[in-house]
Amino acid sequence: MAHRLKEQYKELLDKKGLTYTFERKRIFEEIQKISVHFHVDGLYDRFKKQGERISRATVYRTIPLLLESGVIQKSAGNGKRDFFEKTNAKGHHDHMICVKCEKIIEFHNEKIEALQDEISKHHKFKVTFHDHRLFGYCQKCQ
Amino acid sequence: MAHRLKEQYKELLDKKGLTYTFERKRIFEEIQKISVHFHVDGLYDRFKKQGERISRATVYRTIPLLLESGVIQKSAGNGKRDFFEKTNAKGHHDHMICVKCEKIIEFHNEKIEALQDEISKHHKFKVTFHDHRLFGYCQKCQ
DNA sequence: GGTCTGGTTGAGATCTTGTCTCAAGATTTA
DNA sequence: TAAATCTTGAGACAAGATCTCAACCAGACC
Repeated sequence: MAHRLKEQYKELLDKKGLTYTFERKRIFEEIQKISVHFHVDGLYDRFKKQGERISRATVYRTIPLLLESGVIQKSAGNGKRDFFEKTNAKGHHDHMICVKCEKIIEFHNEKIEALQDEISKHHKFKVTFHDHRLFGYCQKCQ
Repeated sequence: MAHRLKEQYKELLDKKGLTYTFERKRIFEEIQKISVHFHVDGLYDRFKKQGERISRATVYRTIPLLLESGVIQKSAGNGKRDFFEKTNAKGHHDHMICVKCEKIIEFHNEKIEALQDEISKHHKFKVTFHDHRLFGYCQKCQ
């Protein structure tokens, strides 16, 4: 699975005339180790903690490539920061975000997805991705 | 309608031991004049253009109060900036956003809202607001 | 009225997130 | 090997939003 994604990633680089450099390889690998969503500076921090000096700029620069090749996808944001996750993580899902403790609960509902399709079709709108977040209070924080 | 909202707003201020000051009044009023969604600096600019000197900080500071009292609600963001709109504008609705021309199409679907309620109830999550955006290409830009 | 207490404001500093610049190093091509 | 092109790191920069702090104002109390 991760292997197929790596191929897609390499292909995209190739198509764009870019090299599969050490840094681009390390960033791909490190993301495979993350099981939940992450933000770019968090990813950068992982390298820093391990004593690897891959610059913040490089990490930021690599994200669009990973997105475009389908290795990662946008995930729940907290409103400020962009979050990402591996596409092979667990399929598409949406999020409930506790505004107090910042806990994130994932959900997925086929009926909603189907209704979205219906609506967009009706407006002749071609959806490429969507963002569906419910903000509020989790059970503990109410 | 706007009147009831003003009462809610005043009540919240009161409950928090805050004063219904000139600035907080003006910000409320100015928002009533805006028929579409807006962002905070845009609101601030309206005052500046009219020669009223209400500071940016005050406008930013007032937004959470308006949100909490239900006078405004979050609206479609473009990813960076937060957008807001009056709650009495035209009822709740969600957005399809064209990533090319930035056109925004509003939609509303009771079934989706109902499913959301069902899901959040199931997770014992208390939703205060939600953000549902479909990104893609509008008819013209496909 | 005068004073005290504490909320409010404006201006600008600061923080955060993300992007850009540019010089230096690496790689590919001729 | 030289020229051209990529890539990187470090830090500058930009945009959006928040925070600080001195000055101001309003109500409570004497």
